[in-house]
Amino acid sequence: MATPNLQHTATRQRLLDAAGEVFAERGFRAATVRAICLRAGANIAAVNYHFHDKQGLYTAVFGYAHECAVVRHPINVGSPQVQDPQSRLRAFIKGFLMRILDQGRPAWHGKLMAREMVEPTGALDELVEKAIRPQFLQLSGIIRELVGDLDETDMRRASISVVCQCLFYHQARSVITRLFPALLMDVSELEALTGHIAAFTIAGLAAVYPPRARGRARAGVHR
Amino acid sequence: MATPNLQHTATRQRLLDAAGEVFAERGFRAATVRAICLRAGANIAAVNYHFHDKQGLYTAVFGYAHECAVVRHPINVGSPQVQDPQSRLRAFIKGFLMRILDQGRPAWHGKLMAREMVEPTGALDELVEKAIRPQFLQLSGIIRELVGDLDETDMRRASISVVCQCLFYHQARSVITRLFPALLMDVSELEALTGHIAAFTIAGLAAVYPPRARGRARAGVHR
Amino acid sequence: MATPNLQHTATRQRLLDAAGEVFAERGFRAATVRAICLRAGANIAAVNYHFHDKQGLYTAVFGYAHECAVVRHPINVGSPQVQDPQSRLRAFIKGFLMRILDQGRPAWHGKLMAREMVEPTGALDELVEKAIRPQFLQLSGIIRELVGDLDETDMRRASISVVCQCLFYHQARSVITRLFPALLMDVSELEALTGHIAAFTIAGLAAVYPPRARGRARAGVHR
Amino acid sequence: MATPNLQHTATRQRLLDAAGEVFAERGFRAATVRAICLRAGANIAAVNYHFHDKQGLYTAVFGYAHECAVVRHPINVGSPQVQDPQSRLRAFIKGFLMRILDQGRPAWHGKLMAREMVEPTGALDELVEKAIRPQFLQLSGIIRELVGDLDETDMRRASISVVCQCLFYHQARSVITRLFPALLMDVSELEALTGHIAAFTIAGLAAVYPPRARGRARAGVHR
DNA sequence: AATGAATGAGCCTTCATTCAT
DNA sequence: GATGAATGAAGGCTCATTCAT
Repeated sequence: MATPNLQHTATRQRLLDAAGEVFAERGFRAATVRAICLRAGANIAAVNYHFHDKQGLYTAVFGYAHECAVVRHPINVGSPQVQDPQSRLRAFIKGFLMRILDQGRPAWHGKLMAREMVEPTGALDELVEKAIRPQFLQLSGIIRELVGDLDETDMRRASISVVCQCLFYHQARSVITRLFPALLMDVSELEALTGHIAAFTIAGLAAVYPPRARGRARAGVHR
Repeated sequence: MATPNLQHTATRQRLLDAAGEVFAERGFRAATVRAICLRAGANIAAVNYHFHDKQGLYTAVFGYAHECAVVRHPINVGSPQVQDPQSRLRAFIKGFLMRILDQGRPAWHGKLMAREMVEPTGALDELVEKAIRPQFLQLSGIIRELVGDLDETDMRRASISVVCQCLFYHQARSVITRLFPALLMDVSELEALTGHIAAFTIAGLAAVYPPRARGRARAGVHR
Repeated sequence: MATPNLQHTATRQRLLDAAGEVFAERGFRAATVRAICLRAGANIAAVNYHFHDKQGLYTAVFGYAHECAVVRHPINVGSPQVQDPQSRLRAFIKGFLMRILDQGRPAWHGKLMAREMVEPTGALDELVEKAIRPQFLQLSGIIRELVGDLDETDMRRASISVVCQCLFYHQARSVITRLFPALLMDVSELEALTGHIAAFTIAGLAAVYPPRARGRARAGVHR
Repeated sequence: MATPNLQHTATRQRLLDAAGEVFAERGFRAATVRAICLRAGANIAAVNYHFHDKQGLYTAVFGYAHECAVVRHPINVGSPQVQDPQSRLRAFIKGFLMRILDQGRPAWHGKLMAREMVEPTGALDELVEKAIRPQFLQLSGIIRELVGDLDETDMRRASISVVCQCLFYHQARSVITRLFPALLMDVSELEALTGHIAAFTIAGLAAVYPPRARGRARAGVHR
């Protein structure tokens, strides 16, 4: 009883891993079911059996990727009670960058999401609600602590100005590599990058949305 | 001799325009030469006749796009002699956004470049040297005026922090649309966006690279 | 030992019922063993286990259908001793129509046979000998009582003229529905239809094979 | 200019002929595009090029078949002014049988229509309006002359009783062949069959719908 | 007795490309 | 210079069937 289940899991899992790689390398359309099955050592019909569809496999890959990312780098930026908003923003940025730049398994997570943003395939809707919106709300909370409440438009712009600095390294990796061949974009870069983005953002936010009162109205919020 | 040449040019031109639209909408792979020829009112074999290849057409489209973009929105941010760096940065950002968000002809320029960044097809190398690096150098000049000289790493980070805020609106358009359904990302948004990004950037740069401290102690980086 | 046998019978039986419905609805080819097993609540491999083959299941379904049909609507048109041939013909027609139009279990009997006639799959040979020829012989007997003995050709033509009027409602149901959208072909129609066919047939037979003329001059045939 | 057109016509025509045969032999689903192209000596993609679809080819085959049938056996049953209704009915039946039983080109016409009736694929709707309803209306006219006006239900039943006797020979050919192996269903049979059906029908109609007045006022048609 | 994972053949369709004109 | 018919490779998917348990 255990063995077939394991076997089931094994083939399914091999398909997920192989599909993640191939989808990330070539994109949804260019990736072929044949190539995925070949890499997974599975039969051509295995995708249909386990995931019904190429699209079904793709969706499953997304779920799997998000699962892994959250498990490895939990979305945890501390609590407002014990940490000042600057530290929490830094924690958010660092977590975000790690989830994106982590070369561990699944290494294709970031590429996959970048692709999906440029060319949505239907898996995006779920991704937005499950993975992106929660992070956006968390970031909104931190920004609110930093500069006070903002209307939707401002909050959107502010959040984007934070997030885009992180994501860009992945989305434009090919250009950056060509523009600065000397640059190694590895984990060692991560710490410095976090500092840069955090400092840049905190100052930018403060400049665009200057806190009215120095005590910042909800002076008691943090700490 | 003049007429056939004109005819030649006409068909060729219609193909370029049609291909630009279709490639921008669907990407290289998903775009079909059939669809392009149909939109161009040309024969199915016209692509092979005029550009030898689908890839050849794609490359030609890129050259044409760059040409058009430069003509319509010349990369002109004023001269250091007559304008302060803040104004010039604002001009750079506005020009950048316009080239990307402009719905005029060729409307597909920005989309095409965004795609190429995520999924390079070989046309990227030329694109980087011809179109991207010049803009990077120009931006570097403005930043240097704002905060003084930086080493390559810092200059790269600073530039990216500027550019990514512009590009992100295109590269993550699908996500933004889903996250904020109410948002209309049209030209009216452009002016406000320019203001936000410019202010955010100027403050961010000033904080991370305080102009007074030539030693480039990064004030904002706590750790 | 009793339980597995019962289980065996139960699954087997559910497969037969489900297969009958699906084969009748979609035909042999278009019916999938997956759909049959799903409807039967059985495993995908159950068909091969119990019937070796899709074809084996199909054959078994035919046997089962014939069995059921005979049990529900026994081919019983009374005896020559106690009923006049007109009544017996009417009984034959009504029975025939009921076997075909009956929506009860197994409702698919008639549909299945109609399909098999148009597209024989190998089960037809047995069907002809077991189910069709007996009915043909019975009908021949009734016709003989009505108009006297006929040679094979005439008997064939006469029988067909009776049977075809019944079967046509099934075989051309799709056309009839399109031609007369208002028509509801349900049980209420059955009684009236029986009357029409019987009257039409009795008069037709009498005209073509006038009982008086033993020489079988066909009165209605002008040439 | 003539040659390519001819070539076009040639391949297209070969496909139509081959498809007619294969569709008639195996039905829409079981027929494979490969088999059709093979028999037509055409490339596998030719179907897509000329007819867009397997379904498109099928529809085209139907149109072609109907065209041929009408050209070879025009629907002409004489005029009420110069011929008595009995003769016209006989002409109708003979024409109907010839269109169905004609072994000339396209020999597959009848099989195709029989199949379509049992298992409609979407081509039936057009077939009904273009080919079947006109014939039904013509037959209705003849019946009206024979027995007076009937309500829709009676007219439907009467028409069916005529038509089914013709069609049955094709729809149940497999059964008839097994039931009467000696029977050769060829053209020689056609004349005799026409006589039988006509006589049978005329008497049947007269019996079921007895004309009250000789002048054919169907005042009393038992309603 | 029965299961469910896995298989491989084959189908329809699409597509960039070529070739004769 | 330009066309449109024709090609062949390949892709996603379905399906009956098998195999280990």
